[in-house]
Amino acid sequence: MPKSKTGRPTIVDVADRAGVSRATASRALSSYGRINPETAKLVRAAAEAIGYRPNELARAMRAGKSKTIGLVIIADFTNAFFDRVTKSIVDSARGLGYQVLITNTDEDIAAERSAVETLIEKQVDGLIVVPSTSAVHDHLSNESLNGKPVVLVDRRLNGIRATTVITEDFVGCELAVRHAYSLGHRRMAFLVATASVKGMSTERPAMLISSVEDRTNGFLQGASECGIKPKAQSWMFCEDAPEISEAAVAKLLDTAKPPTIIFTSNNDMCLAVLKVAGNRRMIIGQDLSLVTVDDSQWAAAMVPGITVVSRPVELVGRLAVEKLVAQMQDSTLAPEKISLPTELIARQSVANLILRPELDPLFKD
Amino acid sequence: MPKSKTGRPTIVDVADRAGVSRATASRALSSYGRINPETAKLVRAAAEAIGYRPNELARAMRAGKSKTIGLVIIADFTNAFFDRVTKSIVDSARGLGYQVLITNTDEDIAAERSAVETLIEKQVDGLIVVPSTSAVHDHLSNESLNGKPVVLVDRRLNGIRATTVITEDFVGCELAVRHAYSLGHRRMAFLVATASVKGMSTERPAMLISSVEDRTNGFLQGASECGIKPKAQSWMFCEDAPEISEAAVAKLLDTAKPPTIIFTSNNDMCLAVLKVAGNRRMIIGQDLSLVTVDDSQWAAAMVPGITVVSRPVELVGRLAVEKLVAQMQDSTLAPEKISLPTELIARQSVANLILRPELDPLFKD
DNA sequence: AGAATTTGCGAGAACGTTCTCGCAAATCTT
DNA sequence: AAGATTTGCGAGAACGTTCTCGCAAATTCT
Repeated sequence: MPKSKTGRPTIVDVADRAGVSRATASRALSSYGRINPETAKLVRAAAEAIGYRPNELARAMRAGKSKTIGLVIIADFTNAFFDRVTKSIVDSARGLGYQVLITNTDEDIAAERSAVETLIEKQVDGLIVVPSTSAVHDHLSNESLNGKPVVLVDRRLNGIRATTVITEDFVGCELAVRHAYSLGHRRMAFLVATASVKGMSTERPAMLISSVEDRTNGFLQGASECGIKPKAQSWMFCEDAPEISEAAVAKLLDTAKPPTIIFTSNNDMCLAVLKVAGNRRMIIGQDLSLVTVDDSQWAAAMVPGITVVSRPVELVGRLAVEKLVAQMQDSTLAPEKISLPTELIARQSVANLILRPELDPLFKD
Repeated sequence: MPKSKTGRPTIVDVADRAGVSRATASRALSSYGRINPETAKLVRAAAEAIGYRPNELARAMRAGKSKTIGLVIIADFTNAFFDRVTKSIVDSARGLGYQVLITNTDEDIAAERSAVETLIEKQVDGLIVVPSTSAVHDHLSNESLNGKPVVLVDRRLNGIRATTVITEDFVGCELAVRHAYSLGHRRMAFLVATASVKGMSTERPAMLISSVEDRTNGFLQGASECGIKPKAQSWMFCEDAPEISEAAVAKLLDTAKPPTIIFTSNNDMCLAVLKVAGNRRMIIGQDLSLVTVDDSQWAAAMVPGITVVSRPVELVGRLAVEKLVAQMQDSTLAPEKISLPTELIARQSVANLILRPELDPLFKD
């Protein structure tokens, strides 16, 4: 039995066994064109008999479509985003008949460049990208991608015509602050992770990833609406690294008028607060309150449960795939900017200072 | 300027522009065979000028190798395994010049079958599989894979000649029990997640995934070594679903002689314990002790920190890729069974009943 | 200087598909 | 019954590479 180079039987083997030509075999198996139902049956039997499986690479070559989506993502596994959105993307893609080629950038723009390059060389039909910086995006231009559609996820990029799926982090964070205010919190600290800062800084950097920017602005807006004066707000922007973020938390706590609550921009920062508070025997939800962005199993299961701004991560992934596939099928489709609602999930990590004002370390009666 | 079907310039375009033949252009760009250095320079310039990028699909076709690895995994994102091992695999593969096609099975054997099928059709050069069940594996036989190597990860499969990378869960769990014993724990409960059981059962099911089996046996061995009598052990095997596992925890706690400690087989079960304990206002590390398998950021940052059996997940991923690539390059290589050491990380979730015997609910003085 | 070797390059095949085209046989017209 | 149409199928090209082979020109040998 003649086999192909790769060891697998090819359509020629099927054709030979069925006593027909390559063309007829192909017609029978892919059911197109004119073919005698009898012959078709014969061919299918032959294919079955020798265990024929089509070579999708050859198909892709011929068709000019690989039925593959490239995913360029930040495999930052503490972030509770990567894993959920990846799963969602992989599953949704599969449902639409696409496979996913995944690459990781670790927030590095050079890695992102080369990842996009590689995926294009592998002839993916489209890309889903979580861009690592908003500063640079020439590698996502129409030509670099030679017309292949791209969907941006989690982060906006200015000056690029691409469908974007993000979440209403601004609203969520604004709401979070108002929630805390309604429970009596007046001195608030904000801990924001960003790659634009080396170490830590109390100054807001000029450039922030759009999602981080939205969160920052949301916090600010909420604070301003509640009439929290700037001097009652303490801000810290820092690198996303354990030692640094823990030091930043310490800085926030070690002041004459320490905050009653810390809002963190992501789960890494939240864990830093948890750790430092734990070391100092401070009880979350009592001695110190805490709100973060992104829900997770552990945030819900912990005691106290962490109050979070929850984002519809699975939906983000699904929509990204659906929009991408739609554009692959119709390249005239206009790009969309989609922003999905967030939700504040109140748990027990925010103390009620109205009912228990004595929890404020500055409380005197 | 003539462009290919896909819109990108092809090597023919490069050749035309450099005024040479396809063959020469190819030689110049891939640097093989005999070629005049001057011509090579010329060709490279031409390629640069028109922005030529090779079509890896065509290359793969020709070479019979796609430089792609297929990953079949359970995207169970609460398990702290999927995300870390995936990242490790993607990064390691990239380092060796391979891309990763990822598919998710959700522990479903039919999905696994079809995933393997699809990946083979996409002509991956090899597979990394986290098998969803140990009962079936004909889809991983040499013929189904038509000679493509496969590396099994996290779970053994009997009767299959494939390199396997697992961890010493047995030893880790045995150690965990001894650790608890040394801190005075005598009544122990074990909560094991398994798909072999509908709902929950105190009986050990006949068939367990190998890693779960190892953990179960490790717990048993530890208990037996410490002389913990069967009646002082309570066991619960249950489905990996929140409602069920939480009910299972409740069952374990609601007895005349409740355990002082619960050992859980994975993070989902751990979270269930956390949740139920929290609802009952039981404090982990005091009213109830807890040990689980698999470390995570949150287990470390929580108060109290959760004592865990830590597995070298990144190493698992890296070795899986390295072994797979080695076999792809030399198909005569014998399969290896690799078992990597685990480590017990003691934190504060296990109470010291020797120092504080009064923490045992059955303590009387 | 003539023979032997080396060098550089192009023609063409191959990888495994799909699809266009044409042709013969079968079927349908009137 | 003779033309018109339909049906079923095979030959061959194409997708974009790489690689074998042969051939002419350039170089080295004696």
